[in-house]
Amino acid sequence: MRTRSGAAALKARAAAFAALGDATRLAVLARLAQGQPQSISRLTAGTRLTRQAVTKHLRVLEGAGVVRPVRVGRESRFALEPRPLDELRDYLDRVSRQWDDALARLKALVEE
Amino acid sequence: MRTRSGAAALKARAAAFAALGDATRLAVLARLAQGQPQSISRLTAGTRLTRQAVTKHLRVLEGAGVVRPVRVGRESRFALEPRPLDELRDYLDRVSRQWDDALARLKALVEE
DNA sequence: CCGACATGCAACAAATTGGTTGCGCTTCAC
DNA sequence: GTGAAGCGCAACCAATTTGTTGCATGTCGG
Repeated sequence: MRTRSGAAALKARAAAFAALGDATRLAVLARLAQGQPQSISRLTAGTRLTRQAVTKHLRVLEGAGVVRPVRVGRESRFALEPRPLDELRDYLDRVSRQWDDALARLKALVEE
Repeated sequence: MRTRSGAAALKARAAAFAALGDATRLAVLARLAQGQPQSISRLTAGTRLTRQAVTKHLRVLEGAGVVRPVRVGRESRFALEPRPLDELRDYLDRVSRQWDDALARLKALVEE
């Protein structure tokens, strides 16, 4: 199987997209993309939310595999995991490309 | 402004991702990527949902600008709108690239 | 004009989401 | 070893999402 385009893969992708479908989580992601893993408290500073709220968001991101926790003493730092993002990017690319190809075929039909 | 990286842009992007964050909507999108705009009834056939449910999903996709309705007689056909998808793809690409660059800088620091 | 098909609109129910507060456990620094 | 910092867990709440059903409206074919 190339990437297993079954219903399971669909649900996984949907979950990944859903994880990105929240402004707070996108903001967290942007901070983590800076390179250094950051603790929950650190990530909470700068938002108007509670630490618990941020924690929940991080769990969602972790569930989608977009982020990975590393325990360091009493704090758990989260690091970005770019693989799933790349997969989503490729998926969007495939959809876009499929659309373009379909249009091109239609055009060819009309012009022939 | 390049792409206006403000809080408004963040919310818009989050909304777009959220629109893709559902298996049913991804399935609909896949069918629309085939090229031909399709009516609601047509899109409903093949799912186990009601026409109303599918309609709601289409409204969500339309709200994100990912899909556009065209009225044809008594039916309204929906066509894929690839622009927002491309925007999301580019965004994911930027995040991934930022991450890679950050890691490269860290590596350079260590090796120097 | 009539019947069937395709939608739209509204009300409702159940599940999920995003957020809070309170409390208890570990870990660090002094 | 004590106090503060950092987390995790659980209960609870309001809002949103996802889906349903019922009914009204517009449109096509004969």
